[in-house]
Amino acid sequence: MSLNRDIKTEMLLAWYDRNGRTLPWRSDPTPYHVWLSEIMLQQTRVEAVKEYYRRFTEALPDVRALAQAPEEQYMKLWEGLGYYSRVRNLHKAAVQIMEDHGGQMPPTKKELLALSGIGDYTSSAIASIAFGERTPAIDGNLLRVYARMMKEEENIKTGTAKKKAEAWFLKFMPEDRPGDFNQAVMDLGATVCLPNGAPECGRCPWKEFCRAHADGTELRYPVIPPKKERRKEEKTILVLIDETGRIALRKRPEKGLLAGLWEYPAAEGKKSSKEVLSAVRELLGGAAGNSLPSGFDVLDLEFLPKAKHIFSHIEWHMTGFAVWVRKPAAGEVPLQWVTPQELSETYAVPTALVKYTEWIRDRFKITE
DNA sequence: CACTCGTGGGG
DNA sequence: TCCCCAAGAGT
Repeated sequence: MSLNRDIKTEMLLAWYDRNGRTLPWRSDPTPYHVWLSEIMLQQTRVEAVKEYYRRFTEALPDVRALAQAPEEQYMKLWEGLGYYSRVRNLHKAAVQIMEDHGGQMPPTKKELLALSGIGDYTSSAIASIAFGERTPAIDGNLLRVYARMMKEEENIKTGTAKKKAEAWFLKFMPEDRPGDFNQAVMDLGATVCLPNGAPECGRCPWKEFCRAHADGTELRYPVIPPKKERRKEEKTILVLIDETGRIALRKRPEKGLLAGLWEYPAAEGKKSSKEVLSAVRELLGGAAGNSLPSGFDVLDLEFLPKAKHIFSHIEWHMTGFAVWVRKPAAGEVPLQWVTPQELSETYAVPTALVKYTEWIRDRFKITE
């Protein structure tokens, strides 16, 4: 027992040994497992991650399998988890590890930082948890705990505030259990030092050292800047169905919102049923006149339910139509015509469109 | 540094 | 219903 340790370190680790959470990725913390879980957990709740983690590790159990996996597979495994660039970078980094590190995760923060999708937080998390490097993993939990402990008045999202938190935690971080220390503070933040006016200070191993708790000002920290407004976008979703019962999908651009995911073709703005015909014409690259592309015909039209989806910074307000068509012509916009079964098994479609995906599933009675 | 990039759960 | 956000990274 290092008598040199700060009392806070001892009390925190003792608390963690009794109260730390049992989590799937903690039972076998290989570098790959730690890496994958840290990426999934970025801006994402533990409960949401669990099932994704189980499926992902089952399908792609190691770095090599991930590096060799086709885009279609890893995107489908990530479907619904959000922030999809995470899985693209995860795959890119797996290839980097195969090529530059002989298939082994590099063991230092410095080397980890060079991999796609691994930033300041994640490099420290992997280095400390999987390799025992003494480096604080500064996430929202550590920042909140730090801000309350020290009554940090600065905007917690600034680089200087993060540097201060890092330096502060480093003083208490033990040589022998750096990974446990990081996870202990994370658990403390996630289960005791809660955001949104609900800290349970009575259960906190650090309450007697906390400056905010000393004068009852826990709720003033951390200091968070005001957030900006979301912009609203009107869209009309078109579920095109051909005479064989296939659905039209198009791939979203490789950059930007929902990059590379599949979606139902859509038109900007709120279209009336009358306007849908020209919208379909435009989507399929028909002439600017009244007629549809040659050989192309709209057989029937049906209203679909309205839907709203809220992203962090955008709101989609959607209306929709099912459009039965005959002999779809190849248009300027490349469309992929897929069966409902293929849609559900192979193509990654964002949750934002779930109302229309469910309509298709119900209409064609797809199970699972 | 400011902005982009998803989703689901809780108050 | 609305607003809070949860183990951030890239540009």
